[in-house]
Amino acid sequence: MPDDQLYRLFPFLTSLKSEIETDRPNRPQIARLPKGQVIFEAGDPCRIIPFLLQGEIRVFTLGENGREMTLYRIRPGESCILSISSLMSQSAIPAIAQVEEEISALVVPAPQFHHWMENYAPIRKFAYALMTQLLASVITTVDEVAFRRMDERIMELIEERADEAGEVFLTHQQIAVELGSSREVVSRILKDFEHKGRVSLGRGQLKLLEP
Amino acid sequence: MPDDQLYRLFPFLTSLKSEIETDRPNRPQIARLPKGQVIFEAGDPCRIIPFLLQGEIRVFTLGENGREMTLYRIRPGESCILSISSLMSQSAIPAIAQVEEEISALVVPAPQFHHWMENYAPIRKFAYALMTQLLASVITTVDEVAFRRMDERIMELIEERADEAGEVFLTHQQIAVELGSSREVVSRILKDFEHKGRVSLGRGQLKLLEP
DNA sequence: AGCTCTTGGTGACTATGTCACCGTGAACTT
DNA sequence: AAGTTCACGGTGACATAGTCACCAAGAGCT
Repeated sequence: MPDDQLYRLFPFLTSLKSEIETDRPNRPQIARLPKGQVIFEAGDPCRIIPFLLQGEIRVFTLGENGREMTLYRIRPGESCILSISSLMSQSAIPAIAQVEEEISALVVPAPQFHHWMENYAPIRKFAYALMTQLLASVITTVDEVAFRRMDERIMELIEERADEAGEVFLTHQQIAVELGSSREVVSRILKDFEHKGRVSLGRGQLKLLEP
Repeated sequence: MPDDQLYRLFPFLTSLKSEIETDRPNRPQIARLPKGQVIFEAGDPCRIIPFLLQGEIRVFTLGENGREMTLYRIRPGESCILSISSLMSQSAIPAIAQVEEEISALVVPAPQFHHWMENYAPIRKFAYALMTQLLASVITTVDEVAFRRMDERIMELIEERADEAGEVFLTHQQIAVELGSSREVVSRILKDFEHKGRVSLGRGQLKLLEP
């Protein structure tokens, strides 16, 4: 069990070492959660707070029409701050958090976490910082959706996700869901990029070409 | 100076009464800020935290093209939580907070507020709750912008803002800015509502008709 | 009156989303 | 190997939304 990694990714937990490694029932445990596992859902009470060591959680909203849109991703060194929020106050957060790539995480029961928040300044600082970062990121998302052109947003996404060779392994559907658009629109815009010689397309993948 | 009102709107400040009413330099003051005053801007360091007694602050984003969109409003009993966030962490919040209707507020200098956050659990609770509420509201906004039809959103807005007689005193431009759209679109949709007999239009105002 | 500014109306065009339907390739079955 | 199924992508037709250019009416001012 990679305990050293835990304290490397979350230095502020060092001061909680004795609490974490105690032998009480309900103590925090390092656990694996499989792809597809829902961490948090719209009206949820939410009973656990995961601190990620490996893998990835995707946080997204679902429109009535079934379309969805990624709001945020949680990566190693971060925590599911939405869960934290939902249990610190009454407001239900209208989003879903789901494991996208199998995670290993320190799973802290909600009451335990509450106790930490009351008594340890470093963990409060961590939570605030993460929440602020999330807020900034969601506001940026509003901006993107409300004001930016789809072709720019798609190009930006594929540039971010490209490997060293310029290859991106995403289906058109996955891109659409990432940006809150629909598959047809993504297909058309990518086709246009291809005509302009900016990318080459393949099934389930595409490649950026130098301009 | 309406001190009683302060503690009525912000009960958790009662435990800070001696701090607030001390006579040190830089003590929190109740002040008026005029319409148009910017409380917080994109890259701002942000030196004050206002706790609103009267009036209204509007928080919005600005797109490159000059369009803007309201994210959130701050009303009596609330505080400019974005300011709080921006000074608790590095992430710059990409938004602007501006007084829309002259406010009177307890204006707390940032270092003072920091001190309170460190030492008083009730104020922490208040800040968390407000931040969560803001987060929920911004996520809802993403949802609206990404997935809902403009005509529905306009109708919803005017229903919210209508007085007892069903009258709404907003220009098309103001509605557009509220929803992150453009004036022409709002004009056309309102015209359509008028043709369908759902509203009657006037300069700078409109009225909901019963269906 | 004449001037200016705000507000709203409108046509033409572009961008984006929706619906329906099809073809292809990959994976699986038998 | 042949047949079946399904995910993936392409496309035309249409609906909705945003942009651009320009105009007209009213409100306030001198």
